[in-house]
Amino acid sequence: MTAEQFIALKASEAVKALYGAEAKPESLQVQVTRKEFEGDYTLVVFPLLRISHASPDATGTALGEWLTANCPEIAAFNSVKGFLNLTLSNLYWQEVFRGITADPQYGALPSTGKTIMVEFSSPNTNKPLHLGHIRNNLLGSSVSSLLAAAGNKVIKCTLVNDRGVHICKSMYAWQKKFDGATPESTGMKGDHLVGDCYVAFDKMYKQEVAELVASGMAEDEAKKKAPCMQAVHDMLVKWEQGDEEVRALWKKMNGWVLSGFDETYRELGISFDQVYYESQTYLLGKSLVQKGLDMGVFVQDPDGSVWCDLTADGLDRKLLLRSDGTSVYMTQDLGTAERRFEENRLDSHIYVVGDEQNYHFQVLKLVLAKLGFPWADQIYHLSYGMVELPEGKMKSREGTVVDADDLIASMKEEARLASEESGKLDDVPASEREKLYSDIGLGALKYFILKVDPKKTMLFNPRESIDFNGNTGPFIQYTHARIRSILRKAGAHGEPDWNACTLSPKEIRLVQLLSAYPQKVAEAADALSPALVANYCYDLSKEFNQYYHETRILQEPSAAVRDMRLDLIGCIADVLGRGMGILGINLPERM
RNA sequence: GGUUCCGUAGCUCAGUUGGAUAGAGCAACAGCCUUCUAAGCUGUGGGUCUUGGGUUCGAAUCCCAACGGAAUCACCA
Repeated sequence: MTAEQFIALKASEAVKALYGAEAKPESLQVQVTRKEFEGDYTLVVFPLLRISHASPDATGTALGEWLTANCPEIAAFNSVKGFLNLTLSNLYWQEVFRGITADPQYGALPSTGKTIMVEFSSPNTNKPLHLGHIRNNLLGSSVSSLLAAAGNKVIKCTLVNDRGVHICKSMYAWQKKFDGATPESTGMKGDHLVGDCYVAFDKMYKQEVAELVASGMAEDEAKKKAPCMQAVHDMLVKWEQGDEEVRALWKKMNGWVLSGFDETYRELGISFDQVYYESQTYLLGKSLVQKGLDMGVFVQDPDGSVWCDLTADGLDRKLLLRSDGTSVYMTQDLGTAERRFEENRLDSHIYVVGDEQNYHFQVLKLVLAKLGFPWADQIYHLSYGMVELPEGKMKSREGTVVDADDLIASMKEEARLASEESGKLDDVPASEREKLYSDIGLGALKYFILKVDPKKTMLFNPRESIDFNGNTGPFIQYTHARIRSILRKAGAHGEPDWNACTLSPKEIRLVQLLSAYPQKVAEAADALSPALVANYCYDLSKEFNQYYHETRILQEPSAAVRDMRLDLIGCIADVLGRGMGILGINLPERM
């Protein structure tokens, strides 16, 4: 039982004793007392006035007097303008604290017995990952950890878009312009090489269109008739027919890209339990279209195309099968969803996809519901906002895309510069230092991205965003390193002697924050928002740093008090480790 | 035009079942290292929570409208 629940329960008893009325504990409002008032928790008494038929202050005072008289855990109260501030006894907080330290798994919630699949990343294989993908990957990965911490079995998966016009464009340009270049021959990361091919295609294409327009062709027609575009479409047809040459090139270039992605994923600390390839799943879903037709929930037009009419749901008609019988994106998504739910016995499926696809997922859910799948409403689109630059949206054409690998490298470099300037790592072996630069640089990047509410569009300023001070990942990492340093110096210590020490107000505040951690994880999992965990870790770190500056720990003369403080800060370090672990951020022992 | 989302300090962001005088960081200014890590701490200044109505003891939070911004509404993925 949390302290809030405890107080609500007791307050409910007080209402019954004083006024003879039932007030359900869960209907009572208990919140952490604002810092400018005396007390730990506050009961909002306004809703009780219709029961008490007395003024807010009189009601608060009456309840406060009853609670302090009848509950040994409640030590003091003050009633201010309808807010009853309650102070819990030192003994109560000591017991809360001991409960936390006694639990080696503190913060891991009991199993829900549910299996949840999280799909994220799902890149196209024609160019390297950029900042937008980083937000997707970090969100997907941390939401997975978050759901696991909240007691769910989580399956992380990704759907690699390895097939289609986009990759054919890179393939064509490679054939025409790259003279057999390979990652080995150029020393380039495979995804970057293929990305260059894609850019080269775009250039080639624009030039051809311009030439056709100059020779008098209409622009729309020129875009279709450009020789390189025709060649790409031929290539796609050949791919679908299984043409050996095209398939071999496709396989080779996809291989380059995927090994490049693997490297980026490794840097980011991201992994998947299941990897799907569009080339293997793009035909799924066709049988569902037939099923829908049989059920009468889809309609077939005279030209053979199949549609789902969603106008009754406030949406439009949605195409599910082209007139030539080939499938569209939606068809595939219907099929993969069905397969995943069946094969994995999922209770829920979360898609981490940008908010530009809100409509698509709205439709997906509706169509699945029309097909009669009971799990249709267990599909959740974790829709996140775009990452923008000070100049606005990232545009590959204008070269303003922030490349993932470049960004990671520059974050590490900044971490190295900051560390060298401080000189604190000078006695750390070079091999370990590299790991620290990586932890700190990535800590800054991950925290920067994850501290923001997923659904909001966020801004990334390349100069200002790489900051290691204030509300940042390195600030929390630093706090942890500071605690670990004290613990190292303290060496082994015994159990605190609670008969010989009490908790100071600041220590109580820290225990109170620590005690809120499991609830915070539950809330964050419920909201699918790692940002809540990030901000919690920041609050805890800030609180600790204030405590650190006003309290001696190692020099404390009383052994009992010193042992208690060491336990307390050790507990803070552990909870920070768990919270930041959910965000995929390592906390170093020193920095 | 329809749908969805967003609008909080100069900038970036918290503020989640409606609660007290709306909070942090950055930037600016002023302090604190012979004392457990100064990537830290303390202080000062900075607000019509886009605007206008409504609901109520109480609204940044809920409802309606307007304004501003974003995304989307393909036989693309």
